[in-house]
Amino acid sequence: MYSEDMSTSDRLIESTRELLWERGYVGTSPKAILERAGAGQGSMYHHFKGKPDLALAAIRRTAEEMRATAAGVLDGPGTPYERIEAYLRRERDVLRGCPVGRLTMDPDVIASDELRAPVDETLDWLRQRLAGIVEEGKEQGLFAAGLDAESIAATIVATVQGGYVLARASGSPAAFDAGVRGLLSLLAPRDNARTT
Amino acid sequence: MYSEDMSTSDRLIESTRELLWERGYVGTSPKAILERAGAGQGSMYHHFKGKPDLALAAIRRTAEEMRATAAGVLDGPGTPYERIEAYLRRERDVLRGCPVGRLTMDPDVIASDELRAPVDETLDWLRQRLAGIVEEGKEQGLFAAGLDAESIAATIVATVQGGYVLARASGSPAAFDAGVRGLLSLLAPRDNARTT
DNA sequence: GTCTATATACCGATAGAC
DNA sequence: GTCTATCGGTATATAGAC
Repeated sequence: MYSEDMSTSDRLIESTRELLWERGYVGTSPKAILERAGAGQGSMYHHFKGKPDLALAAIRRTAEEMRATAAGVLDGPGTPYERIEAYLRRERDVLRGCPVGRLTMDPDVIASDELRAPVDETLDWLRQRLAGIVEEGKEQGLFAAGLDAESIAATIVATVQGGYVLARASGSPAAFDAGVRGLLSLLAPRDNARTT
Repeated sequence: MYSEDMSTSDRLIESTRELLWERGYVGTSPKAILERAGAGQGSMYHHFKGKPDLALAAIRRTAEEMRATAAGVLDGPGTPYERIEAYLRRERDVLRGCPVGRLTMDPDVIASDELRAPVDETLDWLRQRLAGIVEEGKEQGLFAAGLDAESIAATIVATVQGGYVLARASGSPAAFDAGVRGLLSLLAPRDNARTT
């Protein structure tokens, strides 16, 4: 199921990541994790203190991965608008939703400061990174000077997270794409943009 | 716990609605429902075929309520922009999230066409209603003629749904408010608006 | 490190008394 | 209509052999 050279601990973390994405924390049982990882009870409780501890390791790894993926696009070439567009339009498995954002709907995750922390930090980092890019765009005259960069950044991230909700509700990625299109049309650079 | 003149069936539905909002479908057990409703096992299985059947009744009622609430604001007075603003800024218990949207993160709800239907229909109705208002705004010259009403509507709903995600991640409504502010600043009527 | 066996509680549902 | 009793199965964790 996983590559041969993967440690039992890694296999446990990977199968937990998958299940957290598919079914959330509440919907994921140790038994299901063990079956997917091809491990026994003993292994899990040897490497981890219990379900919350293993989930924390899985969430941290997923958060780190999401950050790296987003950074890859946001740090890329192009104007601020183009980088935001690249982020919004990057290939996604829309119907699976966001592996980080979906955790906010999990009561046990929200109830635990430790489990919630990586989720919060990741989305917060993303907002700040986007705010910086919007700020750049304002300086270049691409975006109206009156816009508040942090608010726009929140709108961008919210549109993505909410787009997943709409897509999953309808069973089709179309609504996600529509939300992104709408946002991009609102963000489209002013005609008075300075040509950098 | 509930008003005296509420039938057992209604008490079951109401406690299920609360629990679905707080903990989702997967995280809600018949036992918890019965305790909150002050009823026994027998009552639940007398009035409903089982957990999915009771959940369906609860979801339908919640969806209907959400629709009525949204309609109350969207059908209100004011320009298209003002009605959209009223919808976005209406009082919400932000940290509780959307009782309809949160269900899209529930694997068992998404796996069941019957349970998903009310969720889909409600969010779809909301998008169409908002698209109509945006269209009105375009006709009045409030919004740029080049905007696609359906896309903008998707962006509006996504911003709200995603705003809940950001708020719950950070444990504060601030991010929700920021997302709404950002969207409203992008939607703000053009100067060339026809004064109706 | 990994396994199986075991433990206590809860899951979702059914049976049948009242 | 509502109750309690009971069911087979699972959730999460521990014990202890290997």
